[in-house]
Amino acid sequence: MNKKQAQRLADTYERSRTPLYVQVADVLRGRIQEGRWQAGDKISTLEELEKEFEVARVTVRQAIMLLQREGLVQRRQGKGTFVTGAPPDNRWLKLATEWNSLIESIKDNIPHVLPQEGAPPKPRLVVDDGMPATNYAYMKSLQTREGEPYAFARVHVDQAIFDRAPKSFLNRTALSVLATRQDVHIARAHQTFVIGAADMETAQALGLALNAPTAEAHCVVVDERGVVVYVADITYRGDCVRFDIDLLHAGTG
Amino acid sequence: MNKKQAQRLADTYERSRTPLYVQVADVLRGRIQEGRWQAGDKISTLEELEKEFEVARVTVRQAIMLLQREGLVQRRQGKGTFVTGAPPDNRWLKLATEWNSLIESIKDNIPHVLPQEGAPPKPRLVVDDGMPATNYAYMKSLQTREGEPYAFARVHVDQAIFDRAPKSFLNRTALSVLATRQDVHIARAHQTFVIGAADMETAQALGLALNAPTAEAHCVVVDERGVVVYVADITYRGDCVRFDIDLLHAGTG
DNA sequence: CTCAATTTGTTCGTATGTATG
DNA sequence: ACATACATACGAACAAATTGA
Repeated sequence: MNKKQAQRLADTYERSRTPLYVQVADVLRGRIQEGRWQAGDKISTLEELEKEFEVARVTVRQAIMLLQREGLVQRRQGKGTFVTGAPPDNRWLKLATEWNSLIESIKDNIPHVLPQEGAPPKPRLVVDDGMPATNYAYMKSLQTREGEPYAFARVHVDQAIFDRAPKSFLNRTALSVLATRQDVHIARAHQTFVIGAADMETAQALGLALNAPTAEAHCVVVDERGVVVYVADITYRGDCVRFDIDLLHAGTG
Repeated sequence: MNKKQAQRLADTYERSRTPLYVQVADVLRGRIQEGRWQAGDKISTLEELEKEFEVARVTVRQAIMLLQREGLVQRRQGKGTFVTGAPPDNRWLKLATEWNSLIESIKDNIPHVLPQEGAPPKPRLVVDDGMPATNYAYMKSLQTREGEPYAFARVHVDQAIFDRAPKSFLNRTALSVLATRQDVHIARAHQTFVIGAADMETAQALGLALNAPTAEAHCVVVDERGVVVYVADITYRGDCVRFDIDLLHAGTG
């Protein structure tokens, strides 16, 4: 049984190249997070952990020191290592799966517009999406909460529409501006999400590690003429988002 | 500008502890994946990459060697490094956001049941979910595609219901069995998704690196008595899933 | 109070991996 | 290819604090 587990850790090490002590810390942190070890509990001894993960004592200690610096555990010589608290669950951002709730959730958001250097990229479109507009206005912006950025948006808006209210589009989220304008009639709106990894620009913008997990939204809005009036790529921190889906009454959440 | 970027990479290095050459390789792989460098293209020279990432030449070479071993690039002395192919996009699994499409998508799936050692865990429930059943049958299983596992399910089914057709529940996905049984009347079904990281058991089951990004589904089904008859925690490989959401006609996709 | 068992803390030497110039 | 520095990981031994017999 232990042999198996040893091989596991070696395998996963080969697959990730993450230092062993970081991996061990991640596993232990997970056990605290899921409540298997509660505040006040004594966690396994160094010796047990050594055997479980088949790593050296020093490696286990490095892992536990990481957790200690995070304030999750406290170590006491001769007694053991004790859980002092659980990492907070930060999945506060419920991603919307329906138009009205989406607009509702972003209507008061204030985007922090970032400067765009160089030529703006073309919007990522597939033929299915609709007819591209002749020109697009391009904006990069951050969404923040309590000063902390959590989403990085790259938005294309039909230039003709943008020019009618440029200030609105810079002060509010572009989508909520579109939704409230009488001169735009939205016929289709489609969104996809995938799990991605932070590239350099995103990592810098959101204060994440390069390659940290993200949720990548790709949103396309088409008006009644069949013209794509809005294309957005929005990258969310992976550790703050969640989907809540009512399977039987979808569209109300 | 370069100074900024240098600091960026140092920052992200501090945040992740992933070796620099792996991070550089990740960025370059990303550029190939998103099509910025297409098959046949010559990528930046070592010198350009050195300057861009502010790392030593050897570090860049280590990164490119990784990509070469993956079959993404080919190096030719005196000429440069050329893209030979893009990593395939594997987001083939469209996660359902509505009951009928969910059942449709899993009705022909065959779960590979895994042995359960030790006492089965209690289902993770919050008071809101409903009244727990007196007993639950517990099953762990893998979903595979072309022999490769992509999802790891831990399922609780009301023991009373399970006992009426134990074989069905082991040969087919529990949810589709529930959906087709006349003696079960489903009143509510709720699902949440978060982005998680593979723990040891999951990494082993899905052949992932420890801590690799995953999509974690938590699904709760309640019958007309208000009893929770089904609770599932399903962990998907993060690199194969996607959500497709029609915002204006939610519930049809 | 002493002794032994348990548990974390510390140190050494060695080997390998990572990164620089 | 080389010299250098630092991080990671191992195994083993020993030290120090705690507990209970």
